Amino acid sequence: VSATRARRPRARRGEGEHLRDEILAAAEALLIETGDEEAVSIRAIADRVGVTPPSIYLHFHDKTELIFAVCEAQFRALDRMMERAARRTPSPLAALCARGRAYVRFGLDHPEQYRILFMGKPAATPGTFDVDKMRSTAAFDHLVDAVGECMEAGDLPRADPFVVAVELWASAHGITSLLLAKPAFPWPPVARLVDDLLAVVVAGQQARV
Amino acid sequence: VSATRARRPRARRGEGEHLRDEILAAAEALLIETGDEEAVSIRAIADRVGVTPPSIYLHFHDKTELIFAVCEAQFRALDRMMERAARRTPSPLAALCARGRAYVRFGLDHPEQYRILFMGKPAATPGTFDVDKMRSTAAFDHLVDAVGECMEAGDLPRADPFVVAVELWASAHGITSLLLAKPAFPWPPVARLVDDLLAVVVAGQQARV
DNA sequence: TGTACATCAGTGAACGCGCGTTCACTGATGTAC
DNA sequence: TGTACATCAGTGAACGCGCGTTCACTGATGTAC
Repeated sequence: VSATRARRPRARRGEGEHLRDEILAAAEALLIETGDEEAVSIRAIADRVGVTPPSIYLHFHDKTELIFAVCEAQFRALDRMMERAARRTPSPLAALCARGRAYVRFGLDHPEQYRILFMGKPAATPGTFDVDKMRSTAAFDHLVDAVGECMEAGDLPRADPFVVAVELWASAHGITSLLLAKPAFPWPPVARLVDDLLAVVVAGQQARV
Repeated sequence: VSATRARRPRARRGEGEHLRDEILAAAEALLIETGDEEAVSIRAIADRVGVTPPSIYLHFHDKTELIFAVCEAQFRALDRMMERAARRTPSPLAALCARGRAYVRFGLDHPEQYRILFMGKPAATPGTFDVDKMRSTAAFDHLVDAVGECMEAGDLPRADPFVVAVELWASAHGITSLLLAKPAFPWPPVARLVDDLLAVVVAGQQARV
């Protein structure tokens, strides 16, 4: 895969933190280009940056911490895409569907990032990262809020917005992750399928009480 | 993990094929006990069986082929569980829901098996295994049939059963795989959640035309 | 203005590990004569 | 009934690989005096 990269010039005094960002960028680039989480090794990242492996440890305690930093960035990217999609929609319900489509699109456009965010092992997380960060990086909380707005606007029947949000998430995640996991399956046309599934779930919620 | 196992006595002449089954059983046992696909290595399997690593290659061309054999067995197990659940149900619609619940239960009861079947990488498959075997091992085809029966019984509006089956699969897979991938998330009570989601999707389908 | 020195941003070499796989082999076992 | 022999079911040792991580170090750079 990798011929050794050009040696990176040493940072000036006080600018050591620059390397941290370069490491994160290299890790993400490797993930995207190789499409393979396994290819993102300490050595490959270091080589990509133009630096030796031990220098990674000047900025990250171990590999887990590094990968988590990458995930954080991806969670933020996902949230941004969903929020952007939700803007300039005519109604709360339209915003909700726009979020759902944006979520699926994020997964299909960034398959490896999606895999590490949502399809990997529970992850030997540093501390209680998982819940806290995932909720506080907000994509899910924004979804809960969006569901709540639909209920207030009368677009959805009143219920626990948290539970409804989980069900929407499960549906969007289900179709996204199956498409990624089984690309050889004879899927019906994807765009139609996704819209249809989201519509079905929304209709099912509306039919509820 | 593993202290070396007792040496397995050599099979009698003509009974060499016995080892093949023992290898598959050991691989599955390792998967279940360790709960970690990575722990299922050629060496670990051989040790478990009580045999040296090269003897694996008397029965499998390479590791991929072995893992696929394990997957096949799991697909059959999943199909069996769903079909059993579908029997003795009062209506086609009840059978459909029973299948859905059985699917989710299979995933939650056999997390590592579920992971290798539905959450892994598309897999460097030997040949076109993926589509052919997955469909022919029948779990999905049975689902399509079940959807068709619901339509004929008038429990679901007429539509393309294949597409509806895909949507049901996506929903069931969505909740199953999220539960496995994010065990630390503050899920609402699982049994209720699953039933509710399946009911929502069915209601959404019924609300369709 | 010049120089000793602490600090910062890394390097080079090595550690031990487990992995999939190959190769030449061995020794028990059933069969043919 | 006895024995040579082919075959079958494995073994033992090694291959090369890439991995995360540690350790003692170096050399440029800014600062204090």
